[in-house]
Amino acid sequence: MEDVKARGCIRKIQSSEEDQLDLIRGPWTVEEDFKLINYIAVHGEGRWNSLARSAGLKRTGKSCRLRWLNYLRPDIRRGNITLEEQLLILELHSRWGNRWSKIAQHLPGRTDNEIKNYWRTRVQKHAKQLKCDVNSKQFKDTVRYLWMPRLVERIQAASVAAATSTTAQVYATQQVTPSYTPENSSTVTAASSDSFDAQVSPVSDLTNCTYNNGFHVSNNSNPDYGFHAGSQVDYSDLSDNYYDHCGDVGMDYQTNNYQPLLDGCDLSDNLLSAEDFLFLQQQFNFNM
DNA sequence: AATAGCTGCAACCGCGTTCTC
DNA sequence: GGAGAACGCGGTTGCAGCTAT
Repeated sequence: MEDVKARGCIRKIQSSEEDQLDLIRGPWTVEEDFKLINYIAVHGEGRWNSLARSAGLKRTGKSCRLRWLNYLRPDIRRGNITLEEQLLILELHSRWGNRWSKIAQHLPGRTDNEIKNYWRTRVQKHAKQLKCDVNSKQFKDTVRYLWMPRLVERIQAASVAAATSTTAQVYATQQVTPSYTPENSSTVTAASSDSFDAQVSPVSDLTNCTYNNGFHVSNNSNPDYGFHAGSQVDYSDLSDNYYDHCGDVGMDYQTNNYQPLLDGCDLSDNLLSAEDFLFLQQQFNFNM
C-alpha cells in the first residue's frame, strides 16, 4: 500500500458547514484506508455519506467513494497500462470520446480516473509533440493508422515471443487454451446495448491485419485502406473506419484468451519512433 | 550539489442525473 | 410530483518524484 502520509499536508475544508464537521481532505492515511476497508468488508459499500460517518472517517462521502473505487477496491489492477489495454483505450476513445467511465467498463480492474490520466499524460503528449490538436482529424488518423497498427505489431511480437519461450510450458502445465486461433475466436456478446458491445470480436481479427513499414495497412481478405509503403499518406483517401474492415477490436476478458497476451509484453511507452514523428510532422506541416 | 522544469497520478470540484422519501 | 440527498462523471489541481541543466 502506498505511503499516503508521505504526500503533502492535510488541509481542512474551508466551508463553514464542513468545518464544523472537522472534515479532512487531501491524501489518505493508512489508518483511514484500514477504517474504510474494514467498514466496507462488514457493511458493504454505498450510502457514502452515512458510511463515512459510521466508519468514523472525517471525510466526505464523495471522498470515501473515490478512495474506494480508485484505490482500495480489491479488484483494482495496478501497474502499467498494457499494450492491449492501450489499444482498447485508443479504439474505445475513438468511438466514445471522453467517456472514461464507459471505457473503463471494458478494462477490468482499471478505473476511469486511471484511463483519463493515461489519456492526458500519454496520448495528449504525443499530440503535443506532433504540434496538433488531440481532437483534430489528423491526430485521430495518426492514432488509427499508425499508433494502433504499431500496437498490434507489438502485441503480435510479444505474443510470438511468449509462445516460443515459456508459454508452451504454461499451456502444458495449466491447460490454458492458446489465444486467438481461428478455432477459438468465437464472438462474445456483452451485456450492454451499445453497438460496440453487440459484437465483440477477439483480437485475432485485428492481428490478421498486416502492416508494412508502419504505413501500409492491408488485410489478407480485405480492401486496401490508403497507406502504401514508400508513398505519401493520403489522408483524404482513408476509409472512415479502418476497423469496420479489419474487425472490431475487443478483448475476451471472460475467458483465458486474454491473459496470456498480457504477460511478458513490452510496457515501454515509445510507441512512435523518431522516424515516425518526423514523417508525421512533415505530413502535418504539408497539410497546414 | 542545487534547482528548475517536467511527469504521473491521487484527490478534489462542479454539475448533471438518479434515487429516496 | 417535488425536494433534497446521494451518486457518478468529466475536468482540473496539487504535489511527490524524476530528469535535465
